Amino acid sequence: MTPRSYHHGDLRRAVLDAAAAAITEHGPASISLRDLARRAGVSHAAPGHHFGDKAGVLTALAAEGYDLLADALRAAQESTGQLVELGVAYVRFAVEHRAHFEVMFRPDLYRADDPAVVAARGRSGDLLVGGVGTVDSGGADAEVAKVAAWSIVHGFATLWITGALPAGFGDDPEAAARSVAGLLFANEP
Amino acid sequence: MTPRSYHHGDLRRAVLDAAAAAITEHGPASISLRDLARRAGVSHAAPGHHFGDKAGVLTALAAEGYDLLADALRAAQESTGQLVELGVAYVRFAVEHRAHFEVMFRPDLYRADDPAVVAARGRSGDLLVGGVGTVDSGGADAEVAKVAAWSIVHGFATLWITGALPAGFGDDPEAAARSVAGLLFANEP
DNA sequence: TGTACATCAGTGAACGCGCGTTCACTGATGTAC
DNA sequence: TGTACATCAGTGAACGCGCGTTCACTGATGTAC
Repeated sequence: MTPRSYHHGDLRRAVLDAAAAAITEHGPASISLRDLARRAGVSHAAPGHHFGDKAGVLTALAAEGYDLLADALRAAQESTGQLVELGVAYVRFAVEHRAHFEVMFRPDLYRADDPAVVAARGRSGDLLVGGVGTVDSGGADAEVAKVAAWSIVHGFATLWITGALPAGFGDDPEAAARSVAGLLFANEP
Repeated sequence: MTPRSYHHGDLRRAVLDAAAAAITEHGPASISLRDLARRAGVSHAAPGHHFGDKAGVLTALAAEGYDLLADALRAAQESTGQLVELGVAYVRFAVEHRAHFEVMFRPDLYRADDPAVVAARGRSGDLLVGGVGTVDSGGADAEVAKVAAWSIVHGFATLWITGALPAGFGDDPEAAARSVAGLLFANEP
């Protein structure tokens, strides 16, 4: 990317990166196209050229987030196959891609029925549910077991990200998530 | 409250109610004092008279939320004493007071070190942790057990509120929460 | 290899809007005597 | 019981700001011949 050429090179990518940075700082609801343009070093009307409006940026970010999550879950499944590690991968994704994660679960801020979003969300959902589906939950409803597993890792990730957990809980989210998720999945391989 | 008198009667209460309604509709990040004034049927500068700025409104709402949560947890503890019901009460609070719940866990939007917030958060935290603390977690670290319990109910509440759960999961959040939390607390009285 | 031209990406001025904040004001309430 | 006055709650006009959107434009790129 040669600096200061008239054509940016990859403004779409730059705007998405700027959006992730802005969301990490101020949350997903208060971003503005003009601010993203400023961060990308481009005139204020340029982002609108690629995304149309704010919801367009957040829609692209949500789709990218579900793709990244699906990749992370697949990698965890293929490398260890352990249910706990699938949960740890979920938490790691939330912490490392906090901006994407926050957008994904605020469907009022983007077009949740966008085809790219729907496809990527389906991919990650199948991987999450597929992992839990292989488990014998001791007679409990399989659907309940899936939601319980999702709830505990999602709740832990959310509490960690918002800084709500007790101060003495350490600074390694993956290790902490492994302990916490281990309590629910204790009787699993 | 006599309508259209010069003095409102309880504008502070009216603004907080308006804020809860606005947040339920549009989320906590995009409320404006002028909109709250409009909803309360009062001139646009009036809310500033009581709360100073937007963060003042959200700070009051967060304090009120932690108070309501503490009341709900105490009632559950006193009526049944079962850990699962403490979790169900947490979920019920989140669903019934969705606006308060959303604000409470966005500490970047309000003054989290406000004395009223700190006191109320302490009260509800003690009740939550106290309930879990009475439980024998089968040799697991007690701190981990507490966070696991908090995570599963917090995660379930969040997923329910954002509409992320599978469509076939029913429409009774309390019953669903009872099943889900029961899976973690299965071996408890 | 060179020229002409179409297409595309980004610019910058302009507009109207809702916002927060300030400030002199006015109507209502309560208290002293 | 009545009057005077201080205090408080809410008003409405004014301001400057950042925003999204529009639009005629210009610089860069690619393609036809």
